[in-house]
Amino acid sequence: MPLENEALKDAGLKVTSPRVKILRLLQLPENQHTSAEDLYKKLLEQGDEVGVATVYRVLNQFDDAGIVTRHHFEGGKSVFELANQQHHDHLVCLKCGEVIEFNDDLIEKQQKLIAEKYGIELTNHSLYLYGEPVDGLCNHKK
Amino acid sequence: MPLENEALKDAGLKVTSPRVKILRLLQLPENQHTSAEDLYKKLLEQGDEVGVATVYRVLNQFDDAGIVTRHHFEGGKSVFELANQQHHDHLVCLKCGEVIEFNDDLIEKQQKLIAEKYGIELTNHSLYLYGEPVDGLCNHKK
DNA sequence: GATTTATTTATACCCGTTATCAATCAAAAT
DNA sequence: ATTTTGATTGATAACGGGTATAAATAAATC
Ligand SMILES: [Zn+2]
Ligand SMILES: [Zn+2]
Ligand SMILES: [Zn+2]
Ligand SMILES: [Zn+2]
Repeated sequence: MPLENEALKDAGLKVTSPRVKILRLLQLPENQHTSAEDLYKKLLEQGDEVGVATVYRVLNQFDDAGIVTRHHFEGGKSVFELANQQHHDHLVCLKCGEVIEFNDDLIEKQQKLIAEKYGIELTNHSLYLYGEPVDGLCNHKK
Repeated sequence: MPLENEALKDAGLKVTSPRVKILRLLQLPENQHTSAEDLYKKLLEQGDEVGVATVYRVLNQFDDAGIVTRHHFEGGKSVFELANQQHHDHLVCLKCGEVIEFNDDLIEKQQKLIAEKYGIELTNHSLYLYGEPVDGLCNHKK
């Protein structure tokens, strides 16, 4: 049995065609940080007829089930990525749009300390860094 | 001449009644982190007839001029605060909605280091911490 | 196989925000 | 001070991301 089906069942979701297809798309590296609308378009491109409402609904279910993480980059629309990976935050290049993932233990620890200081137990956080390449060349891309 | 007028002129904006009124509202401590809609309601409450489109437009102009900072807390709508204050980030209590401001030099420094590492010069960043009071009581409120 | 329940889909709708454009205003020019 | 002129306003229509509805379909249970 494919691993997608396992993930869905573990989350208490029935194995349906739209869910499997969306989950498969999310697993492609090129679809890290993808919006609902983009996923919808990709489904159409590859010939899969899924209603747009279903894409939004399924992504919400995935979010509730902890299968994906929702992000709010600047620009209004939500973007999603699979949650089964090490926690990381995001550095966005304003010139080319590339999203660089990073993880900094010091920052993470410091966040907990700050919350503690105010008697708050952290449930989640979002940290987005925005900037432009120092040489204007986006040479941070490989 | 009132200080609001100076701030507007310095920003290259004509001194008009809606702009002055919105700027005055933003200066009240109770209106830190307020949405366009909330500001619109407060204007109506105090008897000032300003169109809702004007509120959104003026806030965008203030943002462009660096008079206010725009934030995207969870919930979809933008919230604004005056920009003429020390940089800080935000800790939001998910129980009562209170917004606590904090500033952590270590985190700020670490962010610059991370960006540098990837050849990016930081233009801005957003850090939001979300959590619930450890004792369930929101006793972090005074 | 019949019944029940969950899921999908098209579509209408919602909400925050923006675009339009005629009317009005602020301030520069006279 | 009056005129001029470009900026600003505000009612309203429109927009985009996202959700609610409800009829149709599919999956699970009996
Ligand atoms: Zn983090
Ligand atoms: Zn990521
Ligand atoms: Zn900061
Ligand atoms: Zn603040």
